[in-house]
Amino acid sequence: MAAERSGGGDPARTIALLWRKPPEPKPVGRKPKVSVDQIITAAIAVADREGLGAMSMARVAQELTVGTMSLYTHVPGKAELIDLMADAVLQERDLTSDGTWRDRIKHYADRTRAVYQAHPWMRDVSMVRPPLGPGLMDGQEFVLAALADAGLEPRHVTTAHIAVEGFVHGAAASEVDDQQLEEKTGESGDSWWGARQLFWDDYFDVERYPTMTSLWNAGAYDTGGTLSDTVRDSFDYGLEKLLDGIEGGLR
Amino acid sequence: MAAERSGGGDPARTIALLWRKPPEPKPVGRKPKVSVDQIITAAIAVADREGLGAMSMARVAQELTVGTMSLYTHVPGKAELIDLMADAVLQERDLTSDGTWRDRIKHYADRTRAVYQAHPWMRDVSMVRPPLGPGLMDGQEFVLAALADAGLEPRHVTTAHIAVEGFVHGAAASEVDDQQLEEKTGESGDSWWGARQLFWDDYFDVERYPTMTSLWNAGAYDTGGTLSDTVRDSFDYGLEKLLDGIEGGLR
DNA sequence: TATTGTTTCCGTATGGCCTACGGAAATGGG
DNA sequence: CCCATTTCCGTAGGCCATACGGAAACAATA
Repeated sequence: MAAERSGGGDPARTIALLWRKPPEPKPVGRKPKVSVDQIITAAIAVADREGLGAMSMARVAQELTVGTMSLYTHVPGKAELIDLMADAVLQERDLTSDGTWRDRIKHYADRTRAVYQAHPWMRDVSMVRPPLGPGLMDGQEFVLAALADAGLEPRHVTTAHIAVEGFVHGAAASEVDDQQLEEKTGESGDSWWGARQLFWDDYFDVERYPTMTSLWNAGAYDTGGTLSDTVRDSFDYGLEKLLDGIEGGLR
Repeated sequence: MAAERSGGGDPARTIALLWRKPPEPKPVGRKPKVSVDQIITAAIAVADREGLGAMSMARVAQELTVGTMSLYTHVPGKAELIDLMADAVLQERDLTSDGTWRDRIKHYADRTRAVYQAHPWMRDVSMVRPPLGPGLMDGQEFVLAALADAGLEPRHVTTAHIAVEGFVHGAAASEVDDQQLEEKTGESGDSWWGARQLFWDDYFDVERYPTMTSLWNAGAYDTGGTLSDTVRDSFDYGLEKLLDGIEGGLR
């Protein structure tokens, strides 16, 4: 299921961690073997390599050659750790403001897509109650600024913002799903579809699905490229059309 | 993480189950206590009430007052059961073909949204390697037919199809995330944001986020409605603009 | 009725997960 | 040296999927 995220924990503690508010100095007491940043880095490394499902507290502790329970001294729990991981990778986008508002939104989409590519486990992190850290906030500011520059009314800026964010994150997530499955199952998307050839042979009903049949006969599915290419092209097309629509609403 | 789905299992077995190919009659042997349909129904009931995370084989078996391992006689494993659940709820859409192509796409979006509302765990089911059952296939045919009627070239129909499907499923998933979290954590979205008021008080940097600040001052965030309303309006807007863009590309 | 072949039912066991609890170990100051 | 403080971490409880193999139910046959 979607990985649970900062649920019961104290919001103030989580937000302080997200913004790396330094804890008041501790002059006495045992020296820490690990830092919050080390934990986040190790957790991201594990999730990158083995998926979010494999990112257990025990596994991260092992990575740092530390006892499992030591992590809980630095991080409230697994849900909060995932928040920290997500905000950290969103910061990698490093957004630069050049060009028209459309260029900037496409830049945002590309950078966000790159984050998902590099960290496929982001697919499993819900962005509905997002980690309110710098990575997320900087991205929001960037998109809002672009939309405001486009000339939308303030009220429409916020509406369009949610639509664009939804499209971008959704597209990036879908695109990455395939790779994630590939890593987990060791089977590529193309091979997966190949193994289901028997569906088309034995179950596909030409009369029930006339449009699919005629599209097939018209060669609409002879793309030449891989599945991933097709999906990426489709999302580029979709974003373009969404921006066309937003732009058209201005006139 | 995203719930794993039909991975290693025999595709032929899964597809036969999806299309309810009746097993050859077994004249002899012990009578089954449960059927595949009963298992699917019980699993959906559990997931509806308690989330996909709580939908364990043991929990479903308990629901049916049957031993856990009995389920494995009828269903290859948990991944395949999730495929069967997903296709079953997609069949609930019951799509009717009236109106313009735009009306039909919006109808599709509404019905799909309703499925996610009724079965929030769908958020966690990846649609990249979808269950090739009647629920999914009927939906695809429906959208493809609408786009073909719009007058798109065959090659553009398939591209637009992926974009629209991505938007609709992505939007429905986002929209539902909130409710899912609400059930799981017992905290509403509005209350969640309220508990993070301290973020705006203590961490929000007006100079770093000028656009957000000015939008706030312009009253763009005084929506009046609940969070869910805002999100739904945004996705209606986004779909409308996406269709505008697709339509505009025809001229 | 007793036997046999077939099918379903399901108890057990393995190896994983998160994290509450509380004691052990380390550290700097008096 | 002692002690307050802080971090480290072993244990334990209660979840999960599913491989394995024997027990139980049933129809046909003898």
